[in-house]
Amino acid sequence: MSTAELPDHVLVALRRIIRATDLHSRKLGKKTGLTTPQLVIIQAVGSLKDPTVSDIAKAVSLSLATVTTILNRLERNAVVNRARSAVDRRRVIVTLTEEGQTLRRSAPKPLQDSFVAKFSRLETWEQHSIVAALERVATMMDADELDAAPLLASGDEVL
Amino acid sequence: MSTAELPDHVLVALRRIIRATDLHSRKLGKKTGLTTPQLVIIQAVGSLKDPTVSDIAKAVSLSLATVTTILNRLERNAVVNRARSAVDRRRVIVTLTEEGQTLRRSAPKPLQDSFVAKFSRLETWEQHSIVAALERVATMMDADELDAAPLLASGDEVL
DNA sequence: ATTGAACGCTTAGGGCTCAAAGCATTACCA
DNA sequence: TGGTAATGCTTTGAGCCCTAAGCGTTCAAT
Repeated sequence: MSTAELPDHVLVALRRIIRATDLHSRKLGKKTGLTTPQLVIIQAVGSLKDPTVSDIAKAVSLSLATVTTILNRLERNAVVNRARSAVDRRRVIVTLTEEGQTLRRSAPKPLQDSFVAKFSRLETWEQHSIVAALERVATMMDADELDAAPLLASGDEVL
Repeated sequence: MSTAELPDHVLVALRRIIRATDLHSRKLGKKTGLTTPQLVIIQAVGSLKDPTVSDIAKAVSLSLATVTTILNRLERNAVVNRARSAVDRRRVIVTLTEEGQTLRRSAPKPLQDSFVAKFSRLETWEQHSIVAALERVATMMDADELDAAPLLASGDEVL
């Protein structure tokens, strides 16, 4: 395989991965009532201290708007509560309800069990190598976003 | 980093990758009028011979329903044509219009230029190693779908 | 030749995701 | 103090993506 076509393989592999995670998320949603993004947000709310909506968005790599809509669903289902902060009424503090905490403990992992099983059966160095590869790809891809980051002082070196 | 938490890193890296590709797709859509999925479908239609909607779906790892909705948009914008097959009127053959063929030649790559640039600067063995890692992850993840595949004859060996 | 199953595609419905616009609230500065 | 800017969140509008249900067509078995 020539190096010129390697990026195409990257694209195809990513599409398979994205699709697989999406299908798994839907299966989870049907079985447990919680999709992957809902799950990761619940975990984030549980592990952060008095998180605001922005804190959650940063923690899970989603936009504020997306987190808002997911929180709407979770609030409707009595999994989380929202309360405006007393010290700064622009902020909205999110907390888990009783039910949410129970859910958090019993919730399934967001990744496919079968994936985790297969992954854990690999040699340690292989596991690290895969994670490293993914992180390299992620870094090579989301570096762009920094270009659009709010005002770099003139003269700043991006690289 | 302990091996137990490696899957979490996988999850985080994937989220970053998925988000980066999504943001890039939106940027493309705004700049050129074509999003990433539209682009890959155009390429698929161009490279396949008289493809049906199913052929395209398989080629790009999307469901039939998704391809249908994207084709609706492309047809509305006069990029592709649909025509029922004469030999089997259930099938719908998709072709590129004149405009679609022009578009196909001039279209940007679906992956971020900056990613391709950085990627191509890596050593060849590193590129292959990254592709291999992505493909391993993809295989470990979408193997599940085969479990749900329509009726394996009893006695069939899945592996 | 008839009819029921299988196939191929589209539609309906719903979740995820974002950018942009809108609404409060807070911060800053003149 | 008053007004403008910035901040934090929500709403709106749109594309992507899926499953399930629906429609027409073809196949197969009687």
